[in-house]
Amino acid sequence: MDKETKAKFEARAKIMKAMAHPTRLFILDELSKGERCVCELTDMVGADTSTVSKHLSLLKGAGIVDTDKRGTQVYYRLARPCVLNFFACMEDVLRSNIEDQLKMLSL
Amino acid sequence: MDKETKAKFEARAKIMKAMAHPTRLFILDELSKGERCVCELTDMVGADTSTVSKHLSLLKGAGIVDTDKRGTQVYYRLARPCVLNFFACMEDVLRSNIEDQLKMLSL
DNA sequence: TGGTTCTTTGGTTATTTTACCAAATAGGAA
DNA sequence: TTCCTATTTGGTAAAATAACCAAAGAACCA
Repeated sequence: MDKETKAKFEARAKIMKAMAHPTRLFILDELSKGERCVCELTDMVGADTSTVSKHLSLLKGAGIVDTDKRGTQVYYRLARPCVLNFFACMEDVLRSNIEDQLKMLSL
Repeated sequence: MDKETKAKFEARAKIMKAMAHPTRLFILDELSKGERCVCELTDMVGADTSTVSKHLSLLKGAGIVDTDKRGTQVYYRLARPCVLNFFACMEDVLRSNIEDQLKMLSL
């Protein structure tokens, strides 16, 4: 894998990594319904505010979400809604994994 | 986030994590062209065989790829081609990140 | 059987990620 | 200004990842 190719896939991996965490997937799912402020997301996630804030800045750093500061609150929203397409595929993978497990059992 | 919701997003995160590595994205891209044995992928990636083998077993554990053993070689192929859809979205995110950077410069 | 190649597994170390706490910053409101 | 709430940042410890080497397994061939 040459340098250029490596850089190309590293850039893509950064985006995938930004999504590859249960809390961050939950946040993206929530943002698919509309913008949310950090405090709302913090309540829903049930973790420390600083933890949620760091998850959000990771998503922002990857270019997946955008922010809008209104007063003292910061609202986050999806910048690239295409990431929601990932969910359908994840369901597909999970479904087929379960099917495989069922096949194993009936052997 | 209740227990059930957490489990749901953890299962999805496992799939995303399995993809969230430059080498594994490269492998998926290569497998999109057809099946490949471990040795072929090892040559292309340029890492230790054991390293590549571990990347592959992670992908397999997530249900993203399948294997076919023929003689002494193990061929890997995509089990769920829908993961290829992710690439288009990653390009989209990267493109828009670059646009944002350009905007910054002309301010 | 012994030797060779392909692949996986175990072990170790270095790096990265994550969570929380504490403290800093920012914007309003009193 | 001072207080209060919302958010981010810095620091630290624990856990997860990743790379390589060495060794074990598997399948083939001589």
